[in-house]
Amino acid sequence: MANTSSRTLRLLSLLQTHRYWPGEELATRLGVSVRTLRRDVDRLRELGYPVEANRGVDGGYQLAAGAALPPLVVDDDEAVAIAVGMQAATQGAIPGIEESAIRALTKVVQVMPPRLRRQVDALRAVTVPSGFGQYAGPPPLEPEVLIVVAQACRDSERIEFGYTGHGAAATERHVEPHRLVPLGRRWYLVAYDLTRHDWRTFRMDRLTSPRRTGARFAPRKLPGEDAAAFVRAGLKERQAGYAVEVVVHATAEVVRARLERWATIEEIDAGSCLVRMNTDSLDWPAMALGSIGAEFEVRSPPELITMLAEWSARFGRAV
Amino acid sequence: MANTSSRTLRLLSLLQTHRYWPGEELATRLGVSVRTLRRDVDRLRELGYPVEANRGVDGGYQLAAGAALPPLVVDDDEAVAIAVGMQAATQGAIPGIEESAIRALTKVVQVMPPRLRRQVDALRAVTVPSGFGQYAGPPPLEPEVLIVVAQACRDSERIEFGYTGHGAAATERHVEPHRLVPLGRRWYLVAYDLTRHDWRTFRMDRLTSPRRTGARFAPRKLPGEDAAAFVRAGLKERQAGYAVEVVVHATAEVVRARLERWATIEEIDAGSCLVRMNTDSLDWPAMALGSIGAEFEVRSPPELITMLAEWSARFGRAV
DNA sequence: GCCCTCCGGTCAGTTTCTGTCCTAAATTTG
DNA sequence: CAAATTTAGGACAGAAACTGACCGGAGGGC
Repeated sequence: MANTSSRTLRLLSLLQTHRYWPGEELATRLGVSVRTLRRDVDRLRELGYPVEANRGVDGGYQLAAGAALPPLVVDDDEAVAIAVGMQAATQGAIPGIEESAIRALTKVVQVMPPRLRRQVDALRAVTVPSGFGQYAGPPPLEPEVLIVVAQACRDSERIEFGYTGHGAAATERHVEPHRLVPLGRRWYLVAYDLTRHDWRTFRMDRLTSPRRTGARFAPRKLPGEDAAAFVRAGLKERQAGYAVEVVVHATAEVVRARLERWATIEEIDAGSCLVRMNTDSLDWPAMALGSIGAEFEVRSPPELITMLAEWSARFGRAV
Repeated sequence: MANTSSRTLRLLSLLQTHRYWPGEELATRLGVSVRTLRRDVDRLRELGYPVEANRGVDGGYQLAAGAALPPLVVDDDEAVAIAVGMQAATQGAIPGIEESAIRALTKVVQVMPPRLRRQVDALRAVTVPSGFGQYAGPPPLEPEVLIVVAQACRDSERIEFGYTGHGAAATERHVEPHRLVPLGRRWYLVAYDLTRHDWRTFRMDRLTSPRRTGARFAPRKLPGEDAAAFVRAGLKERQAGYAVEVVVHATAEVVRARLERWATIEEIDAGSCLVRMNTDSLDWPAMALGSIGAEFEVRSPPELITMLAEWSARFGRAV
């Protein structure tokens, strides 16, 4: 405990939790002389962490932004927040960061004491998943499943799991996991199937109770170039999804203010514009159209027309 | 660079990025003998980080979950993911973790190199905010504002900002920030106003361009017990919000499957149930009711009835 | 039973660390 | 402008540690 490296770590932690510290206080907290504290600060600086110092009255030390990221010293609550947030992110709440999020998530979860994992589980139960419309979109994925598989990928460890293929019966698989690929709003696992002796793509939401076997393997080379390309190539079933096209009788400006983030909007004339969006679920285009508060006509898909007619009738009966 | 503590940190980092390492490889990477590596591992264990070791063929070291959280060694992408995720979390995407999220966020942002901050900003632009219906709910809050104020709270640093009170003119404030309180779906700042010489509560979404003055202060004691209580007491304007109550003619089971997470469902009889939810925006109850696909009657609020009638008419004309 | 890997003791030489001086430099305050 | 405060950093000596080399042991997998 009286170690130098431990102290350096504690110093880093102090600098992260409270930005500004006078030298004397830091020295007292760490139980060393001020001179040694200065040396510790020097050490941190040599390691690339930019500790800034102010002289004079009310001087002190603070950690600035540097070229490299220092290790994050987080407390329990913060770790839970990160874990829960990263779980949400892997579910597509924030497009584009799914992969980084799953890596961060495995790191946090790996070192998390059990009591914190329980907190995370408890919080997950009350969490609003990603966007709305999610529940009608892809089936929600157990974060637990994702984490186990991600860890196995990272550590080159064989896993077994149950898999229910497209309309097929449930089978038991034994594979060497290679990469996890987020595509569209789904996760896919690229793995070498040890029973079929070939590379396969598995949809993560069809995969149940993965178990780590503890057996490690030397990673094979994937035949294609890229795991993502491999998944795309193997995707026979096209993304279902709907391409929605609607003419809204309102100025493009008004429509943009509401839908800019979720749809592309083209102005037709001063009083109307064309709204396009791609979506798995028709529920939220309906909601979007309702909430704009303007007249509109649906160009496609026909399913949306049917659905709106049905909603209209039902809403009419309800009020 | 050849330091012991630096090496210990690097070892910790290695153990976090790739779970399983043979001792020899670790030793080579760290540039020390195997014996010294073993001593380093011992050091980590003494610091409370449980490094497990496997003997025999294919043996190696791995980091397990322990009692304490080790410093998280994250790479650039992961840091960006954490920052973006925590920003979303502070906006109420995941109820209950706002405060921890803002603390984690300030920690990450504080040490983040500028190039990564730019990435975070770029990602924020394309981010779908928290839940849908958000855009009709509370005005979105600039994460930048939240971060600046949170840092100032943490570091006991005076700030200045513009504030547009409830129906009042814009004023310039100079305060000693005390605490940030998430309440409902909004953030409030409890601070000592240096012009008015009294404690005040500020709604964060009405606060513009906060500037850190660099002047630190000795924290005063808040008169009441709790910052959260102080905010609640000062809240004259009640949360607008709607309490939605709807009878749905479907089995409770079916409705639960769809709405369990966002609403409370009470069974009335075998064929109908009562759905309650609280929301700022009526759009998404409408969408939820539409997507269930069952008949229903609205009990309250009257605004929902009006809105549904209007939607019904408009949908009818559209198809 | 054999091989591979981690485990930990001992020892000597070297390095580093620490506290106590000291002076210098920067910055705020009066 | 001077005083006070606070970081910066050199010198030094003693204590503490770290390191590599060597060793026999122990546990796991084939």
